[in-house]
Amino acid sequence: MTARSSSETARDIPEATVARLPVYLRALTTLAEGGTRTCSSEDLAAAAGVNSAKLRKDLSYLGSYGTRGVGYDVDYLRYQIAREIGVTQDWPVVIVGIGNLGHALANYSGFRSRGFRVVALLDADPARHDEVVAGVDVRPFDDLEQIVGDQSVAIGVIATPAIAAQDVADRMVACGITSILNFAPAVIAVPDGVDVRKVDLSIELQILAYHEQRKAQSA
Amino acid sequence: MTARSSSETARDIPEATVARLPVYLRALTTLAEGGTRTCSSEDLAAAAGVNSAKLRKDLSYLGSYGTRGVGYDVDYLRYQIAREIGVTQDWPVVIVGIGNLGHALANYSGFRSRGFRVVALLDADPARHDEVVAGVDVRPFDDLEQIVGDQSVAIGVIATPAIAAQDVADRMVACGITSILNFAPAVIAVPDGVDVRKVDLSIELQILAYHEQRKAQSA
DNA sequence: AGGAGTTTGTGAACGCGAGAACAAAACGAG
DNA sequence: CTCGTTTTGTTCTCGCGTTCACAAACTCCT
Repeated sequence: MTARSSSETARDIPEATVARLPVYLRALTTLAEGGTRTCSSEDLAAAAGVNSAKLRKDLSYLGSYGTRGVGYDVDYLRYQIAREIGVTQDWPVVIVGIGNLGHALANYSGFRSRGFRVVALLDADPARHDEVVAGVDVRPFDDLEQIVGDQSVAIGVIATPAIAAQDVADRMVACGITSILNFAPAVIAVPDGVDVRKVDLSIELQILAYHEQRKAQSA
Repeated sequence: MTARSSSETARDIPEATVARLPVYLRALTTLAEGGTRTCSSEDLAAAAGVNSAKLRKDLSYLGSYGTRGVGYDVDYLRYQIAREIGVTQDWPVVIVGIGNLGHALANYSGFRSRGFRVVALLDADPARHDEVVAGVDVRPFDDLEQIVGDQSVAIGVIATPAIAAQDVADRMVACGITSILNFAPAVIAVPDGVDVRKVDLSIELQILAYHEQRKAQSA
């Protein structure tokens, strides 16, 4: 999109690698909590559930943070990956749609521990506006613009029914949100420059069902 | 794995295509509900958010279900995809771990409408055993073997804390479950022949954060 | 019946990602 | 200091997935 500056960290990390870095980060955290100070690529690969050659190649995109003949310093590598992903900084997040899933997301401890701070819970249904979920009170959806503006929110989470998803996305984009995590079972259209990631619970089950059916057929 | 019989539907559909079929299925359902009887690959591709050439190639793995110069019959194609995925049949599912996320999953309407029937909710915490969620009562985790055996359950969902995930997976595999959907933020090891799919809410956010950080740097 | 206009299905080219294999570098023993 | 051992970082090859482009096939109009 933008012309990349020549001197600075201009390496563009492959998408497939970016998707695995958080897995490595979690594996390193687990190792660190277990008291491990140093680990080989083989160890870390096992903890992350990947091939060790792939792990080393992935890490090589970030730089040379290992020591040949020794391995990787767990804490050092952990910091480097966290910095590369961006989870060393604070990311304010708004969640729209406080149904069952919205509740679960608001209460999910894995967000806060990785730098994501839920600054607002929004819902269009006035019946929910007196609720307090995970220490944050639910507010009207129309407060979106004000909250996003005041707190410089860049990331929005959609946990509404499918029918509302596109409207919510449009409003989010209009007030400056540039990354959207969409849990609604609907395809949403956004302009260039806005990233959307989609998580669909039933799609994952359907993929399993396909393979399950194949197993049954070949038996 | 198994030697494939020569005459019968021996086509093996690429993994990437399998992952998109549920998306097409949902797009077709939306079109059908809107009254559309026939659609071109261009229409369907737009509704599904993919390239039309990719859509046509994906569908070609299933067979020739379109008519040149005309397009696809929505209901017919919908049935063919549903049959190929396996969602025309009934899939009993057990959910283990009835915390916030387990509640959300148990109440998720998108499962039942696609042939997935939640036959049991299990939790190790006795304090939850008097609860009834989405019309199903929560039972002790130790009932797993009996329920899976009685109802021929092939698919299990793990929504426990990370620390419990591997144990739950082991027990599931031991009593005959061959497909696992894992929401716990942990890598689980299973023997060959068992499929695992992983959904990690915080990983998706971290991927967004990475790209968000890049946008900020290049500005 | 024939031709113009559409739209599917697929062959071919291309680019990315996975994995094997190896060279470079660090450490330790003697 | 030198050699053997260990482990990283990287090169190379292969296969999969995506996309383009076009021939085949169907409809409709005259």
